[in-house]
Amino acid sequence: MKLELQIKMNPSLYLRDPEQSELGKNIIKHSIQLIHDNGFEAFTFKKLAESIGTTEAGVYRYFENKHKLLIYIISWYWGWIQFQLNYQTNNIKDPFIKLKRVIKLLSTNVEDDITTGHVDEAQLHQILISEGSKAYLTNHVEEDNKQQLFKPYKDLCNAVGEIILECNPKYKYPHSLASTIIEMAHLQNFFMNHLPSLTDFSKSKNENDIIKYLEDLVFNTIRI
Amino acid sequence: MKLELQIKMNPSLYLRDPEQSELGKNIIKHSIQLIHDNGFEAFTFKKLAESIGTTEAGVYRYFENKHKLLIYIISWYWGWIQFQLNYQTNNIKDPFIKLKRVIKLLSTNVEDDITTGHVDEAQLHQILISEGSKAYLTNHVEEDNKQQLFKPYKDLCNAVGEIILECNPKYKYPHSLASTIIEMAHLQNFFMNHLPSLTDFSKSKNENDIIKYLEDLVFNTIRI
DNA sequence: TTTCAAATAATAGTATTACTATCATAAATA
DNA sequence: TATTTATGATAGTAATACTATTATTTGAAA
Repeated sequence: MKLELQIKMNPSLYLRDPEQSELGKNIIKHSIQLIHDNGFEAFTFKKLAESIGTTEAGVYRYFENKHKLLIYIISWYWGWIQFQLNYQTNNIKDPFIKLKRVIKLLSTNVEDDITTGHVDEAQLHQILISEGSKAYLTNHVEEDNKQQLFKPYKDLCNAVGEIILECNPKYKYPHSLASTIIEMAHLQNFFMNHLPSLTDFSKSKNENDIIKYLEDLVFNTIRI
Repeated sequence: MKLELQIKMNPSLYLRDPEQSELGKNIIKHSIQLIHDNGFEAFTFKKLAESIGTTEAGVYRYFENKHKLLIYIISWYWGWIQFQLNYQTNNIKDPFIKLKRVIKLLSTNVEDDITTGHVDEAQLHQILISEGSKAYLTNHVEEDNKQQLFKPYKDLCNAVGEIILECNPKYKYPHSLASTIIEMAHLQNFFMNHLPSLTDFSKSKNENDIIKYLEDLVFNTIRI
């Protein structure tokens, strides 16, 4: 029996569920490829349609606009990370070890997960690093938020916050520290590769150094 | 005698120096206003020209495109912050107090500085919060970086890194911690106001809580 | 005071983007 | 077999991100 991981998405993100058709899956697959290769600004529905072999109108039947599609794939990524987090920290009792796992999970460039046919997680991780914050840095954040479009991100942040509180129940800023870990795991990676003098990893360019930095930051902060 | 603060800008950012003419100053002034009010995505040279009372072509004589203009005003902001930093930490010997000043300076919504006629620093601070990272989150970061367009940001990061090292000469990640402070001072503010459940300041919505969070984070991390 | 260069204004035009609309056809389903 | 449903093909629009041209104004040097 073949196991397939399905991540439930907020229907407000799409007009027609892309998981339910070949065309839909192709839209997701090629979007990830194109955004990864050329960045979100250069990404258009016309180029996407050409790359799939369909028409612009065909894509518009699935997604209202490219911003919704971006939030879709980003939400998918956070849902997948949440699943990995639950899976990897299952049966671990020590919250400090759990938190280490979280930091590693967020900082490591994952390999493509074969249980998710049309999604390349490695490319998605790169997209999150370069484009992730563009999902919410808009002047319509609040409306998007009201429609719960950022729920997977907030759920993850809450879950990480819970682990932080397990480490130190008296720590006063679990959510802020969680969002700091999540954002910095990505941003320090971006800086390391593109603006290295903003980091201390310019020589190694090694993810493990980011992990060490974040562990040092987090565990010194929450130690009792 | 009237003192006017002039910040020297990288000439690669503009085609004609906006400081040298009334039209140029108006371009800066109205850009800040418009980007502040409607966000960078909605900002166009046509709207800008209309708001000034000139033509689109007039704006294009000063700036190659709106992205360069964004980097211009952001660089201006970092230059101004650097000046404030030097000014405010001048004569302070204790590096811990210096670092506190830095955190406060970065986290506080400044008031308009009257020594800079056509620039509204309060609006600029808001722009940095919502649009700051869009300056470098592009697929042409590296070319932009080669042209030194991010120098003011990197200089500031270095200066903060120096203060961190004064506090603890053995701390291993001064640049990464500096960029974390700078970015988080802005991002936690954005989250606090737009996605509050990602922070622990949703009730107060008070900048001072961000300052406390960052101080706690930083001083626990660098203490010997 | 004239003259000459530089800055600006006015206008037009192009390719691309971000959509919306319509109609025909193919595939799935009742 | 009839009929819904998804897709394909094509067209069209308003806005964006520019470039180009020419005329007019301004201000500084000769």
